[in-house]
Amino acid sequence: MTQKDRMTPTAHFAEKLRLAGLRPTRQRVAIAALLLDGRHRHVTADSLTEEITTAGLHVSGGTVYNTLNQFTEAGLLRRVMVHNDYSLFDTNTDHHHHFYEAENDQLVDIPHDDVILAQLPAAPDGHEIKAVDVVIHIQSKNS
Amino acid sequence: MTQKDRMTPTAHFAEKLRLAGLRPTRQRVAIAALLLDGRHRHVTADSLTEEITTAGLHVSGGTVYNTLNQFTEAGLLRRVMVHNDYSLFDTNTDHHHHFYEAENDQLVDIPHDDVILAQLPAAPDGHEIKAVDVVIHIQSKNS
DNA sequence: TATCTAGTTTAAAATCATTCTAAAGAGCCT
DNA sequence: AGGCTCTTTAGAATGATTTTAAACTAGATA
Repeated sequence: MTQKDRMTPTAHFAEKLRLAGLRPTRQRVAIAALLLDGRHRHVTADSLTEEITTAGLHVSGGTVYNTLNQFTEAGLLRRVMVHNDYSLFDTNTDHHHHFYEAENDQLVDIPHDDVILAQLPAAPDGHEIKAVDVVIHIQSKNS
Repeated sequence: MTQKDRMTPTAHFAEKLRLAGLRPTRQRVAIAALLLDGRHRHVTADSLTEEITTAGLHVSGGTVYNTLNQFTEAGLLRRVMVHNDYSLFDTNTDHHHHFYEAENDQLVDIPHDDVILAQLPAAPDGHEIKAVDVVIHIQSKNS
C-alpha cells in the first residue's frame, strides 16, 4: 500500500499542488480534483466553471482564470492553440498532438506515436526547442 | 512581355483581388499593395494599421479587420496560431512551419523542407486533412 | 492555540481585441 | 447617368480575460 493509497482524495490533490509549488487552497484543490484525476479532456474557463457549479461549489471567475493559468504554468495542464476565440486547456500533459475540426470547434487527441517527425530544423542560435506542437486541421468530407 | 508587366501596380493588385473573388475597392487595393507584394512577413491588425498610416493613408479599424479576414478566407494570407492575445497573419501562404519564441512574441518561418513528417495518422472517419501546422516553441538558452 | 503575514479569493470594474450597426459611399452593370 | 448591391465608416457593443482593492486563509511562529 503506497502513501497515495492512504491519503484522502483531498490530501492527495493538496500534495500534488504542493509539489507543483502551489499553495493548496480550497479552490485550487477543488479544481485539481476535477481536472487532475487522470481523465484526458479539454476544458475552457467556461466549461470548468460549469463543472464547478454542477459539483455544488462556487469559485469566482477571476480565480478560475488564475488557476487555469497557474496550473498551466506549473505543468499540470497544457494550453492548446487552435483559434483565438478563447483558451483551451488539455488535462493530458503527455507529449501528443491534435486533430482540430474548426467547423464544430472539435479537438481530438492524437497519440504521440501516430506522428513521426523524421527531421526537425535546429533552433536559431542561442535558442533551444521547448516543445513541438502539431495541429492537423480536418474537415468533414462533404463540405 | 506579360499582361502583368503592362499593368500599373494598382491594376495588378485589383486583378489579383478580382481573381480571389473580392471587389477591388480602394481600401482593399491599398492593403493588398502593402501585404501582397511578395515579401514574407507576419502582421497584426495593429501593425498593418500602422503601415497604412505611415503610407499616408487611412482605413477604418473595422475594415482592417474585415480585410484581413477576407484575404485569409480567400487564401491570400494565412492565419498563424501561437497565442490567444491577438491574431497573427502570414503573408507567406506557401506550405511552411514556424518557430515561436513566446518570450519576445517572435515568429520565424521554417522552410517547408526543414520539417519532415514521416508519418501522419489517418483523419477520423468522414473527415479529410485540410492542413498540418507545426509550431516549434523555442526559448533562449539562458532562461 | 492565538497571532501574524504573505499569498489568495472575491465581486466588480477595467481592458482590449474584435465584431456589429446603421448610415453614407463607391464599384459596376445597363 | 441611374440604380442596385456590396463596402466603408465611426462609434457602440461584445466577450474573454485581467486588474483592483478589500476581505480572507494557509501555514508558520510564539
